[in-house]
Amino acid sequence: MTARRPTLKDVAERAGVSLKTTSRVLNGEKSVRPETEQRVRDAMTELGFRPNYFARRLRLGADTSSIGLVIEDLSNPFYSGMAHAIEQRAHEHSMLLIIGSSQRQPETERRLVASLSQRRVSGLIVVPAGHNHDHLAAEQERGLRIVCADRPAAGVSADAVVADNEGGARLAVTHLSRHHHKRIAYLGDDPDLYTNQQRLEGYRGALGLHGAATDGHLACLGLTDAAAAERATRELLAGESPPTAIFAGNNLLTIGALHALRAIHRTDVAVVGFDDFEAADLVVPGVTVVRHDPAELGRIAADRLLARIDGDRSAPTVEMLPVHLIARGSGELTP
Amino acid sequence: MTARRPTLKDVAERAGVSLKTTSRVLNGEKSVRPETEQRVRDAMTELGFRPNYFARRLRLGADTSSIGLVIEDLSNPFYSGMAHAIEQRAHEHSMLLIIGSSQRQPETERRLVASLSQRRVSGLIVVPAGHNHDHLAAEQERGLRIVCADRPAAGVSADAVVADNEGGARLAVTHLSRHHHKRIAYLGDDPDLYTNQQRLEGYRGALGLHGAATDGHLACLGLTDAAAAERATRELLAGESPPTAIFAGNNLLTIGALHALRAIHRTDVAVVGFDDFEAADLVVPGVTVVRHDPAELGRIAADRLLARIDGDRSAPTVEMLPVHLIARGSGELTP
DNA sequence: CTGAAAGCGCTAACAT
DNA sequence: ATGTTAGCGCTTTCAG
Repeated sequence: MTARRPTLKDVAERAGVSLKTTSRVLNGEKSVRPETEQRVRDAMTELGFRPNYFARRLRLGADTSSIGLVIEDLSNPFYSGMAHAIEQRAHEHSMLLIIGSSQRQPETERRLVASLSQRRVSGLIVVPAGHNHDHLAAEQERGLRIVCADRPAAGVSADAVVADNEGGARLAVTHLSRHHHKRIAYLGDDPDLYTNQQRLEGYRGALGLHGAATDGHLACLGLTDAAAAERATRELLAGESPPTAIFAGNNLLTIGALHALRAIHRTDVAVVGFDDFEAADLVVPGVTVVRHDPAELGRIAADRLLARIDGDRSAPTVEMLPVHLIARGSGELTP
Repeated sequence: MTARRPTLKDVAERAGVSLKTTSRVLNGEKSVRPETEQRVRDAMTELGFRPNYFARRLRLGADTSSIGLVIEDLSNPFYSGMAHAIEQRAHEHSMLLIIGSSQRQPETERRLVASLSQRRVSGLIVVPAGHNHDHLAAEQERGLRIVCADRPAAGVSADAVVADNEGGARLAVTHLSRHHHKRIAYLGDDPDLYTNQQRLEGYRGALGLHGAATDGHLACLGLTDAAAAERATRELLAGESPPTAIFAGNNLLTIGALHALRAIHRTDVAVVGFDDFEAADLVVPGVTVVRHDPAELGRIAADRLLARIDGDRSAPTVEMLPVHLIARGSGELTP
């Protein structure tokens, strides 16, 4: 019933030639008489032959011509946009993409990276989770090519592609200042993560620059999802000396803040969000954001990795991508 | 410089035991004296040994314990949501997920499926593109386990998980009728695709049921992106006997339609969209949608596939998931 | 142009 | 509890 998959040997026998000749046809080597080649090809199709990927790889000692990607969460549009761009680049190089979401769990990341390494991916793009990246360094030691995306991995000497987080945050706060806001709140995700550190610094730096209020309670940190941002926003606005403007540190937090404002019918609070999101221009007023292109980030990370795979041995670089402020209305409200 | 990766044999020599004993330790077989085992483990870590995945697979003749996923476009939140759910299920079963976007190109799909099959994925979840699915049937013949998601593949006897597209469309149109609309336009994607066929049928069926206008020009088909939907919407509203309500056939088209309405300052046109989308409730008025859960669809497809991989040989089934109408305002506007 | 033999790194039989 | 041998399916010398 379960007929064994045909092997090269089966094909050879059927075509009445040697194993090696069959292998030559399979690999498109020139030195085969057209007539013989045809016989072999016929035998292949008749048998429905598919080369055994593992045997070939074992023999070649090569890698999988696939690249691994470890992100935080594939369902977050930021990461899926990045993943899609990487996938497209990979396909252009006849490589497949294996994706894993770490859900920001260092242990999950570790497991994923180990699995990918074991499967001999040609290289790995990773958005490092957690603080300790020793396992990445160890994999690198063993020969795995690694490129960090969105944030660098502290203590690991690898290429990295990041956005100008600090500059973007400064841009946002400066924009709000120009619209006469003095009390600008910040909604921030886990402050231990590089991206958020940078954004927080940009926020604080710009506050000082523009003489805006620097009350500690205006900066709400450790908000890991939209619901947390929604709660924080409500509390900020219900508290004493509330902000007149909010700078939200990422796409999820922006949406959470907007939900809160909607719920308590506040249309007078200015909002600028980090990360653009779908339908941001359909909200009323349009949501002003600091935009950076996740696809661009993915493309550049992929290109770095592919260059490494192609043998580039130059020193690792950290590339910083520019961000832009897109004014749509919500950030131009005045106090 | 480039020291060869250590093999099991190297480990064996270093530990002063035989190859087989080392293999036993590697595979956690019981019959090894703890003391020996420790020596072997030490040797492994000292050498930084990693088992050769290909050699093992070749020997075992097993598959990759990874599953393949071919969708239309990973950057579309609908598909990335689905992909994320599948990924989570896969991880629970210690499997990795290899993702490819067909970009709705049959040829790209074909190539992706072939690559995945060649890599011996344990199974494949595919959103079939195009009309001819012979290659899927052929792969199935060769032993590849296939589950179709979002749409079935005509002519292929495989499990499929789909949403109740027709019912959802009826729901939308009925909802609009109840709010006294008689001229309800439809924005549809490629009508040759199963999903869109079903939605179009639901639309037409419901129009008849409620005695609404069935002018041919109210149904705009073949809109493949938001920009096309935007143009179509403008034309519809600028034309003679324009619609008072619009039913948009998917998330992208809904956004396109909303852009058009925003651009021409029409706040009186009712809109219901198929597929929910992020921030749909932040638009003013909130966007009424027919919602179905892409994550649920992914989960169920993954479960079907995992069951097949675990040996389930029962007849293929087509599972239809329910959809729900979420009223948020845009669909409750009256003419 | 074609073929025979060796071996990639591992595991399954079959010893011991 | 441990070792020896064979072989997974392919590519690569090296000979014809």
